[in-house]
Amino acid sequence: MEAILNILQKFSNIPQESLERFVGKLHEKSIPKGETLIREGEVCNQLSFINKGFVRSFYFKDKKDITISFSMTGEFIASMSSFISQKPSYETIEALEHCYLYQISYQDLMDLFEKDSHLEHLYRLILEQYYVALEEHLIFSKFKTAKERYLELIETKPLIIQKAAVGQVASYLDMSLETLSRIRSSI
Amino acid sequence: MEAILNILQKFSNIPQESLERFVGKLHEKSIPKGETLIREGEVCNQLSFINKGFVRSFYFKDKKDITISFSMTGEFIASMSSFISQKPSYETIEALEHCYLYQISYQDLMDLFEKDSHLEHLYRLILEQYYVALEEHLIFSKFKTAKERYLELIETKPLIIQKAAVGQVASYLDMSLETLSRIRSSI
DNA sequence: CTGATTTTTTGATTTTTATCAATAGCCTTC
DNA sequence: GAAGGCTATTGATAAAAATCAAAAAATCAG
Repeated sequence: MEAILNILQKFSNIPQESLERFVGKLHEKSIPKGETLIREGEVCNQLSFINKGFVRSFYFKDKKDITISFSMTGEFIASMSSFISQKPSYETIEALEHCYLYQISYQDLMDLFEKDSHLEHLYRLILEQYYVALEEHLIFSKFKTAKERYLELIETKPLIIQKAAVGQVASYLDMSLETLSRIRSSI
Repeated sequence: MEAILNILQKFSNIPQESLERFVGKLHEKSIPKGETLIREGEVCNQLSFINKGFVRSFYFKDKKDITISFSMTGEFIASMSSFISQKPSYETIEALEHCYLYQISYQDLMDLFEKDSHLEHLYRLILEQYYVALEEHLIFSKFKTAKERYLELIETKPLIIQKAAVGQVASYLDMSLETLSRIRSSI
């Protein structure tokens, strides 16, 4: 529990009491490598904190899977559009290594927000950070060549390259796996 | 003021009193066509509601400008990463037609959130919608050909095509203006 | 350890799209 | 309504990356 408390406290100086209220609703979950946190078509009703592990979010297009994002230790993960709307997810999230999670259900989270506005405040701050990160990812990928995108990923998120398969990284970077393989051998 | 009230009420059944508190902090602003709401390097300290108008957000890369997004009547607009972090913006936002805005300053908004958690709740809901829209935009552009991206834009946001210049749309869709011009003449 | 399966690399070719260049259209503004 | 400045189109060529195909390397199961 310490890791998540440290991270939450970095976002705002929230009262200890509120944090305890939040932690009281968390439950631990362990996902073996290769299994899924959420599958396409299901409603995502858990927000997960990755206490340890590495996951990949992807969707299917013409039988191929296309990586949307990777998330790692210390980050929150959910199929956000499904979690927010409580409608079926179009993305699947799989554990690329064994994951130890803390989860809170959508309903519990909404109940907490009603009772304790400090928690909604904290969530707002976290959401803002995720929004900014997403916007940066979008811009980062615009008008860069395949090689530039790969080099930038090495700089910003080297863990992804270490832990994910070439094909998974390639679709994340919007290129074919052959192209990524050639870029790798050229540098 | 009616338009903004209608839109806010759609997000949550917020007390009338809270809405009035919010509206009390809004000020009107009019931006002539061609002028900017926020310029690269400035800190974005206003959140704007577009009561009527059409704006484009872009950044510069190698002297060319690259469109990040278009926003239209009924939407909120800010250089979000700058507004959230209160650090200099890397994007510029310009009025593509004369704009009538309602604005609230960052400080006023934060003060309201402290006093009235209903407003932070409302903001959270809006932010979630914007997050989902951004995620969809990101996914929408993955692994589609230039033509598919253009056709999808026609389906989802035809106003953009009507109101923006070819070069502005082209960089939004991640292609050269010549390519977009050829696609247009081919359909 | 070994055979089988999956993943990655490498090669040849084609497709897509960018770039460079020139022309045509079209608003302004005088 | 003509001159000048943008904007858009069209054409030729080059570059980037996808696709198709096969070989090599790595991983896994028994």
